[in-house]
Amino acid sequence: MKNQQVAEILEKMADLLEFKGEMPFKIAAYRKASRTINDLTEDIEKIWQEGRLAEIPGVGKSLQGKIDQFLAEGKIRQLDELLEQVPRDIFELLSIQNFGPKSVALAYKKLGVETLDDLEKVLDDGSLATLPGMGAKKVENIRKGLELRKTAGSRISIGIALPIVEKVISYIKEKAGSKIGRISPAGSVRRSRETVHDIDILAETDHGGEVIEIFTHMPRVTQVLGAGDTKGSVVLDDRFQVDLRAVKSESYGAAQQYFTGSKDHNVHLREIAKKNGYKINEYGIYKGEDKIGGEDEKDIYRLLKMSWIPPELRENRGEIEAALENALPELVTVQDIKSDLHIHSTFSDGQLTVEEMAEQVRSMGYSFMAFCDHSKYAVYANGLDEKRLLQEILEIRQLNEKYDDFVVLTGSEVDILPDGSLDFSDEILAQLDFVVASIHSAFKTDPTMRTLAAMENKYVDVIAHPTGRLISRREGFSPDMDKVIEKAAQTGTALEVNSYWDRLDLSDIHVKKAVEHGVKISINTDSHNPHHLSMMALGVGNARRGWAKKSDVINAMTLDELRAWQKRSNEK
DNA sequence: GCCGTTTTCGGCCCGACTGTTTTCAGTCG
Repeated sequence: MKNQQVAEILEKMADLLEFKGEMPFKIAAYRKASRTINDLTEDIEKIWQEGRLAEIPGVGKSLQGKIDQFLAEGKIRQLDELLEQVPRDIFELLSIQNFGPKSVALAYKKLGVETLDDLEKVLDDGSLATLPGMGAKKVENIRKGLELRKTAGSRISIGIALPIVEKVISYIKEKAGSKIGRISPAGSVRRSRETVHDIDILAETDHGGEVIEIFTHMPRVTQVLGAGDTKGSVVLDDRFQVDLRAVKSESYGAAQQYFTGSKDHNVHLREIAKKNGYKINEYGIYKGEDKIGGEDEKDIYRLLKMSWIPPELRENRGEIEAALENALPELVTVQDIKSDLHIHSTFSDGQLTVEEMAEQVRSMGYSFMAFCDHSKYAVYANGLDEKRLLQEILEIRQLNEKYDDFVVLTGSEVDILPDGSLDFSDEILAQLDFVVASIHSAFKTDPTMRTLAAMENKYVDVIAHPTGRLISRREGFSPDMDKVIEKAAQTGTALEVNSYWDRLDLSDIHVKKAVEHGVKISINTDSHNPHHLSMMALGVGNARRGWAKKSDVINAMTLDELRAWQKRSNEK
């Protein structure tokens, strides 16, 4: 899949054109096409080979030509030409807050600023401040932007962001008391994106200035980027940017809609509003001069004659069209989840014994679970050989006698070996209630073939963390997901959404593609200690972003339904 | 650069904030 590469290249071209001062709408066209291609569930190379590039919304004659060039020759001539006319570190420079394309161009032209080091120099020696339009404050803001980039450059994982959101909200609630009403996350946190750039929080209040004051004086604030009556912006621990917006009750819903985004979703929504004689902004929805809604977010969608759209879907990936036809999927919810089917114990590398961990899982309110400890090939994870696996089975059977409201399934996270075979024989696997299979080694040794081979086994219920990515650390082993999904559909194997914050594997796009092909999803926490169990919400958020319905998710099944679904049940 | 049940040309979402401005450009979300 070269979708991401094509998207990145178009985004880069947009940056370069912006630097060169091209028409804003032209630049927007590149960015829009970039995002559309990044979000496609179909392989762009396949679309290209079949001559269907023109079918991609936002891709016209000119962009078709460029994409064609990239896929045929591996590069775009115009991009190479553009790169010769700009500062060496153009993309890094443009990523600095308060240092936009006009300022970068000015610094480049007048002072020869090509790199981040160059920028630091002209900040320090005062030469940047001598340029036209560069006053002391502006220069200072650029310096702040540069510093922020050093410490807070990369995106924040959702699993890191959510606890911060909770802490900030409870702090403000405590200090502001009755001065605030509703308060909630907005932005990409509310949309449950796997990583976020900054953290947006919205508060309902008539005392904006005071609430912002409380916010900017929180503990752990290391920098105040801005503070007014409606907006405050701070950096926590030199790392996390958090924005708080304070709005009045009558606009809370409109502000929630507006600040939740995504930008593309909002743009499309406002286009539709405009066509129908409405106007939407962060204060409300208007018909002519009259404000006709905005206190509740649902007002806006209702007045535009569409269903309310869950935040996780708001990426302009077809959700608005679906909402207009009242055809949005009924997304899986945390309440639908009846089991966690990938849990570790001290038999392999978990921190609690089978009994202790089972108690913790039971306290989550589920009706059943499966222990899937590592198999012997995973030596580093204290993987079980056949003998110890049989011990674990025995221990779980004894444990089950204690419960009448909870069932513990025996299972394994069996390694898919470099040759595509499994780490346990069928005779062993047949004794287990549930099997997840996964790759933990030799990432470069044909991961696609190995995954496909594993799915052919009738005892393999789920492929765990199918791409092996770690969001903050590595890309994963990039199996051909088209083939994996096809085989999963054909064999009736489920694909996992691993809920651990650094995995979230499958990604949202892959989930969407899988459910489009009728593949079942298994949302598991892969918990190694009780703290991991609450990450189920992240996995469910990711599945929702992939348009997964309750009926797509095997963890929403009852135990009887799960047993009926398993491949081994269908063999006579 | 894209797009069209008003248009093949002339539109393209909307607003806030900041700073350096004498009426507005740049940046951001």
